[in-house]
Amino acid sequence: MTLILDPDDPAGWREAPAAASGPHAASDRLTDGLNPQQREAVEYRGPALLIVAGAGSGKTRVLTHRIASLIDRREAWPSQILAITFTNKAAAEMRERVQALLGDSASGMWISTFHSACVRILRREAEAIGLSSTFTIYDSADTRTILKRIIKELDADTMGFTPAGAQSKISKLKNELSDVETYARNANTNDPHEVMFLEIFRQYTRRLRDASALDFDDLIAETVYLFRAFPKVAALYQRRFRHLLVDEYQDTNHAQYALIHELTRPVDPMIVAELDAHGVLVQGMTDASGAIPGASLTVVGDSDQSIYAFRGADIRNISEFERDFPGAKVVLLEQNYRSTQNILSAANAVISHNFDRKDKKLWTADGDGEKITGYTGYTAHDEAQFVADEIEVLHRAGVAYRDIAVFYRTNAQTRALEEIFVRSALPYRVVGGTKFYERAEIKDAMAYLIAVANPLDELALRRILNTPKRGIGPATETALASFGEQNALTFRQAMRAADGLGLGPKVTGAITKLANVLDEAAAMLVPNAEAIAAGTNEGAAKVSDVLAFLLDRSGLLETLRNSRDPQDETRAENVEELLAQTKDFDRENPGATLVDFLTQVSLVAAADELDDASGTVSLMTLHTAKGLEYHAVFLTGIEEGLLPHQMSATEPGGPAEERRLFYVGITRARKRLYLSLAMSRAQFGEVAVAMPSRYLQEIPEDLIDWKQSPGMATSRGGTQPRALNARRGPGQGGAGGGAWGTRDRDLDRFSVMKSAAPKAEWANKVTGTVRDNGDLTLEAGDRIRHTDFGEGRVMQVTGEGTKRIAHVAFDTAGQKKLLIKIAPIEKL
DNA sequence: CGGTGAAAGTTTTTT
DNA sequence: ACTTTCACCG
Repeated sequence: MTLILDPDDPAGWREAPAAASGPHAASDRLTDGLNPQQREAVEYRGPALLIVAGAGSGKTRVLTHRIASLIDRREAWPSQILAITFTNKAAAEMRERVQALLGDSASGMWISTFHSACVRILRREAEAIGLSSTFTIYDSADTRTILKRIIKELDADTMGFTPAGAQSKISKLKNELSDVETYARNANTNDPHEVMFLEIFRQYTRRLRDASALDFDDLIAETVYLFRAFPKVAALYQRRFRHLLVDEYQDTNHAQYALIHELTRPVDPMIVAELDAHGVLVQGMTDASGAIPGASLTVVGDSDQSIYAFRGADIRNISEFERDFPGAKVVLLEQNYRSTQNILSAANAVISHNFDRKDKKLWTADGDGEKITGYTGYTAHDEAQFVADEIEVLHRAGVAYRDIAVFYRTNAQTRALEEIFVRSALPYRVVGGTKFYERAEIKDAMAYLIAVANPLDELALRRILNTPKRGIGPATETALASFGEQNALTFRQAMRAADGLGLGPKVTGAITKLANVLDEAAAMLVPNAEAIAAGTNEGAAKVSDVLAFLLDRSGLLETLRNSRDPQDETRAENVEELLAQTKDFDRENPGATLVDFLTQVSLVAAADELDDASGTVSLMTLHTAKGLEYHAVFLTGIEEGLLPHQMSATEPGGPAEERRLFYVGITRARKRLYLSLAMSRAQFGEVAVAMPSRYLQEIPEDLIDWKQSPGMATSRGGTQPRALNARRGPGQGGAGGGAWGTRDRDLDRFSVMKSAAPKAEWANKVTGTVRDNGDLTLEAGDRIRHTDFGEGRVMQVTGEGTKRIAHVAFDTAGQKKLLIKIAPIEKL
């Protein structure tokens, strides 16, 4: 019998399993079915490993098998593993897969995003850096609100400062690990603009500190500062995590890179001795010199999928990995197990136009598959109708809605898609976009919870001060703030002392009442004495009980329910939904605290809300789509100005990054890929002419089957199919001067067409029209007329009440499903 | 202090 | 086109 010590297992000692299921049998099980490169990536052992994993090359499989093999062969305890993923959902999935491979709970592993891991470390070590362990995490909107106030107070807007501008500059600096003081040292004090920015940055930093709050960028940067300033604290984590694995390494920024370096640093013999003296187990972990060697580092990434430069991601982190970590092993995964060869060929062709990259070609052994389908609509609605129709065709052919996704470059593009999807009775879900937690009423309810959890958070307090309306206006708010300042009180303390402010009795009463409600809620959260001693949360009220109490006593829910604004009904429902979510949280996380709940909410990513079980089509941005895959993928709005986006044109490396975005989108598809665009697109209410994206020309002509090519769509009557990549004549074939010639020329062509074509020529375009049909009843056999599709016969009616759906065979437009309640139809 | 109407800005991607 | 913010009056 072998006993192996897990230094961080609370039980201390564990019995190692008998040899029968020991290392050898396990290693076979964990590498069976892997290709030689994948196997090498699982089995290599050394200080640094870079896995260059093309899209769909099985990198998640390699990562999970690598972790499982480390644990299974007794090379590491679960608690010695730190794996960083891009989303919480990916983390949960990875944990599940590792546990399935091990057939055992692998608790103690840290598998999380950079942000979650840092929050966990920071809450634990908060005191060291003078932060409350209940610190609030500010999102972009919170950050903007604060900057807006600062800019207004400093009159900085007259110098051209905007909250958004300052926000992005501060974020960039923090991602480069430059704090206010570092910035101040290098600032040019002769430049009034720079002096003003410094002042904004200073005040911003001070306000967050006063509120015991951190923004997203601080989470990473503060952890790095913590480790640098307190080597002994760092040593605890350096000693604990023996294996660090980082996914999506191409999208790490400088701060994250620095964090990885801190975590993989060896522990100096002197500090090892100190740890030993403090009873931290170091025995058997040191090398000959008495140091604990640095943790092994595995990074996985694909520079062709780097799409977060705007967030500070530095592609050099991956391209220069071998220089950063001399002696690093590099494994290349090029065989694709996801897509058909046609899809891969298109992806390869597009990405090969990015220069300055290592050549890498995805290939599959699974055959060409079907051609890519292309479509050019007249308008965004026309394009959306194409997408809806094709989804129905797929669905009738047996493809589940959940296996279909629609991608787009900007969130604004969802509008036309949603309008058509609703009308077509197509079940869909928008992933990300205006998130649930960003709704005003949810932020209000959350602010109550935050104010209870972190009494220092002035932003949350000010938010709820007059929500719901209780007669506390801006004047009173300012009075409270200055009263607090004069008497060295926090805003919350000032509220408690409102009696001495000499305000009107009504206002004073309202403030005192709110302060009491918050105090009472805070009291509910205190665990009982024994629990405090034991460090548990026993006796504290559940999150849902606290929220229910706050909603009731503040009157927030009641006000929404009694309002005569019809939208408030939905808002009340949303708040009730939040309450239901806290109940779920309490059930799923017994013993978890309010702060745990707030942390989880702060760090949910768009991709985290994906519900695999839902039978709906998923709509999302190309950024959100990273790391996902679907049977069928629709890439919409493949137009100049949208993809590549207008805003990227001036940024260095912009067009190349946009191309990678396109590449990411293409490679999400397993079997079917659809590319679509519109000839005109509404922006700011104005309709503008749109042009096919330059990236479309980069796909070999024979891979795309155009249902309606850009050439066909240019003239209404001219159905002359013109091949997309056809050369138009001599002198047009040069690099960059492809099928559409120069941009100006095309603009001319379109504008001529537009003025020459009267409105009637666009008659067949699909609009987003809806109408309220009341309780119009239809039955099979009825003939109807549709604004966009003309006349047709009802074949079948399904569904109930407002969700009744007519299945109609149109005389010319084909078969469609329509939501009877709102479709623009009339019975003939 | 709160409600109404005008005015302005909005749309690049996100933890 | 649509939402959010500002200015003024009751």
